[in-house]
Amino acid sequence: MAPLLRPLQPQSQPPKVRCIHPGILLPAKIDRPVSLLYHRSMAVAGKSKKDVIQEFRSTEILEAARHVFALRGYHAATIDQIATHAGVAKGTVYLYFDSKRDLFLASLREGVLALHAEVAAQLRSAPTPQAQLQAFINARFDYFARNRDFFKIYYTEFPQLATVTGQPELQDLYDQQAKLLESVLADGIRSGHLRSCPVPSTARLVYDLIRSALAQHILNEPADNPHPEATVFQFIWKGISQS
Amino acid sequence: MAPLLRPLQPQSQPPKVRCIHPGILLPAKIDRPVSLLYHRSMAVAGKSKKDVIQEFRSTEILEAARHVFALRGYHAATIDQIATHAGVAKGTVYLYFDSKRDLFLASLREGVLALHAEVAAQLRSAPTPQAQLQAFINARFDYFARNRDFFKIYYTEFPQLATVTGQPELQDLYDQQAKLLESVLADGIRSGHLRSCPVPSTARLVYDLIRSALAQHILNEPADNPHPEATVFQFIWKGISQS
Amino acid sequence: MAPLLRPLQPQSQPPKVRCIHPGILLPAKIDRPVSLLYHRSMAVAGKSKKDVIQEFRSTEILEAARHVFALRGYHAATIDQIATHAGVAKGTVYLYFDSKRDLFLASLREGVLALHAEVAAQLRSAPTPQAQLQAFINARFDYFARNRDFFKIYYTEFPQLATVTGQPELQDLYDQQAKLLESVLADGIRSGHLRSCPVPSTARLVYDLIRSALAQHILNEPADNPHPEATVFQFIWKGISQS
Amino acid sequence: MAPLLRPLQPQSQPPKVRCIHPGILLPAKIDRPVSLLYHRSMAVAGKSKKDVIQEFRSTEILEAARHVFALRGYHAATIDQIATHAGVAKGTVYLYFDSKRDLFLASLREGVLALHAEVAAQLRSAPTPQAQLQAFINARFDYFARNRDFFKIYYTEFPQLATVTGQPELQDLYDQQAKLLESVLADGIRSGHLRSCPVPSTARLVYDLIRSALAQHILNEPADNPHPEATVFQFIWKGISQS
DNA sequence: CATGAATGAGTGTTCATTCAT
DNA sequence: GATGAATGAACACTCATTCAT
Repeated sequence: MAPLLRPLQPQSQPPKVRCIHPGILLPAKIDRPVSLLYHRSMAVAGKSKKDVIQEFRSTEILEAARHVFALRGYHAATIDQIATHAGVAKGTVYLYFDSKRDLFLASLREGVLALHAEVAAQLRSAPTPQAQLQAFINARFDYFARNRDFFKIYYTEFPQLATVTGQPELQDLYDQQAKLLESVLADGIRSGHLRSCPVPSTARLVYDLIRSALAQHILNEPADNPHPEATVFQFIWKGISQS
Repeated sequence: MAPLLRPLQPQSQPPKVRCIHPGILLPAKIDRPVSLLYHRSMAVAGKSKKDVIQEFRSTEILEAARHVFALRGYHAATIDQIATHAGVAKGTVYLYFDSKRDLFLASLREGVLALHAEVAAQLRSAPTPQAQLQAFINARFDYFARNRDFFKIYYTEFPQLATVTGQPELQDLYDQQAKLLESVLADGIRSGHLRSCPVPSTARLVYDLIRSALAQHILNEPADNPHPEATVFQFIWKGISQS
Repeated sequence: MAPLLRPLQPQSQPPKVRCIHPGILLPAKIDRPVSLLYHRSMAVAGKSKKDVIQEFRSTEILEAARHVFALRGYHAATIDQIATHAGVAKGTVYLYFDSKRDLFLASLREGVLALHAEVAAQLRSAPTPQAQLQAFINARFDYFARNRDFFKIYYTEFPQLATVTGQPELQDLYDQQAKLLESVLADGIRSGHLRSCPVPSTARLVYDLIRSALAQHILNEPADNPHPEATVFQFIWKGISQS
Repeated sequence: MAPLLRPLQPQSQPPKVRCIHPGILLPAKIDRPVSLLYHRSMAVAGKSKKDVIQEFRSTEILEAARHVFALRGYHAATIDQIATHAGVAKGTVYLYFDSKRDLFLASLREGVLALHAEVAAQLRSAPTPQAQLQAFINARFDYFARNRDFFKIYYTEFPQLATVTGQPELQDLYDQQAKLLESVLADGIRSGHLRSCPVPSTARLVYDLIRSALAQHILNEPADNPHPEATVFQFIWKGISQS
């Protein structure tokens, strides 16, 4: 189980001068799964007032970006709209992010990391593969219900950018999430709860299935299915469980 | 079963002079399932040399568009690139398509229709729900293996445009395909081969699952899984079959 | 009086190969004022069937041009619209006119020449300066009432092109018409009916005044003045007559 | 008399951020006729440095626009030429004006308003209808002698745009000016100085007559008439005065 | 001669990014 | 640091003109 709980490694970014928001990346080699927010407050403890303001601005802009990107799509969104939404001037955005692309990636990254942290925390307290799969599904449904804007860009813009532009970082972000599932699957197969299968591709399949169910649930209001979590769990469980 | 076999029908477009390619096809009361290609060859029989040239140009441009859109993404692709790739001048593109968006939609549409036709044809010769599901999966894997560019835009641009821009036509294009599966599920449940389930959302789930498996297969070269069709079929079949 | 009756001299065009419509230019040195149409039929007498067809096409296109130019303005009008309106293909227009500009000028020219001919004919039968002024005004009101499209381009496009583009030919076309009035004024002053005044500028003034009155009459439907010809005559006559 | 003296009022535009120049002015109940320029200097008193710079840029661009529009005509003029002439980049033009059309209208509008203000001021100090007519003529000759570029677009582009394009604002701009004359005529007829006549159409006639005289004077250098103001005044006065 | 498909130069407009204040 | 005016590269789209058939 342990591997699950390892937080995502921060990409070893060459320390770019103007990147002031390293807080969104989780420190490596920490055994206790800690939420992103926890980390942050820790960090804040050692920060000057200036740093606090900076982080505040950065978060504000990130949120505005998420909202506007979700609303208009990456290309149609303009820096001006985001700045206005964040209550800052256009130039200010560039004090915190190198480019529009960078801002977009940061907003994706932050969302994915927070999601990852929550999911990992839930997984940790689940004793069996069945409970883990349920936890995985429920945590994601929970998180995205609270972060619909994020889901929209995660769902609609991610594949576009990840595939078309050779952005390995983006692919990593994606893969990291499937890795959590791979652990569940591998552990379950080892323990005999799950039937043998090609782990990576099955994990990806399960992952995408959950993603699709989320899309139906989050993006289309009129759901014919009041408990999509249960349905999707059933579906997956039939597909992977022993017996 | 019958409904499955109905091919998509071309919308009865008011015959716009410059629009050579038929729009999205809607089901209609035609018993003999005919492929789009069949239809076309029929039509060609009555065409003058001029018409042939026009269709040729149009196809040329459509193919170039598909390629460039797949390569750069919708927004990054320029009409100039497409024109150059098609071996025509920029203005020529506008003789055949009203706008960049129109060109994009046309390339999606044509691809989806051809896919739909092939899938429907395969479904028709499958006697049982199991065989139908296999046919559905195999036909799609076959088609996209032969049309990788198309898969790329289908996979990466579709959600973006369908969700962000309120393009009902696009959503229709998407839905039409899930309808084929709904028929399979509904028939299977009725005949007792499949267990009862909420048909539309399950169909969508299965559809998306296949789509995701395709993405793994088509977009990522190094597959750990030599027979993704089989894996995905197994997975789904466990999820929906009786017992 | 005699000078009045001299028709406009054709501009000594270098005989451009593709200019098939020289008929719209009046021959010089003809004492009897002849209408443009009369001239044409004369000319036609010596023409082959081909020539007749050509002239017919040319006239058709010219009329279509006048209509479309009047409707959309010079710049917004397209050759395609004109061709369609004339019932020919776009390329055909270029068989008869060198360029869009050429077509525009030709349509202006033809209209002005016909107008000139009619006005000159009326002037000829007017015995006194007063009658001549009345004839001048009435002939113009008559002509433009029958040729509203022409008036529109004459009024709205002429100044633009005549002033902005250094098109001497256009200026000539304009000046020729004021010359008719100059003759009336000069004769009237010589005979003592009119008070002395700077002839060219007064002629131009009177000319423009009539043009303005026409604009009110032709372009604005709701006229508060049922007899603009009378009003404008009175106005001018007070301005130029003796005592 | 009073109505004459009312200056045009700025339309109470919803304060669009980027619109610095007031729109067409409509008459209102202000007794002291104040010139637009006077108004401006007042305003400047309360302006920050930034505002001054903005107004400067705006004026600069407006002047460049006037010049280029006068030189090439509306359609042939390009934003690039105007920007270059104003010493700014193309994009900058769009910071101050929404579109080419907007820029053109603004330059027309500003010129017309300044003209209107000057004319109204002159009219105010003229005691009799005769003096008013003289003031009207002289003020216009003065103004346009100082603003030749403006006259060119006023004269050559106005009719084209006002007639062809259904731009009511443009027609208003035109009409506002004739209204000044209508007041003069109406007052004169009431006081018995002028003979009875249909006021609106006569005003328009007189207005157009002056406009034509100006065109001769401003656009054609070689004038045979050293004092066109006097000539045109005489001409009009004979046409409208009693006896 | 007539056609109309093909061309490609030309332009209004947008918007990410910079930088002087 | 924060601002927002200025920039100019980029791009969709138009349309007069040509020319092969």
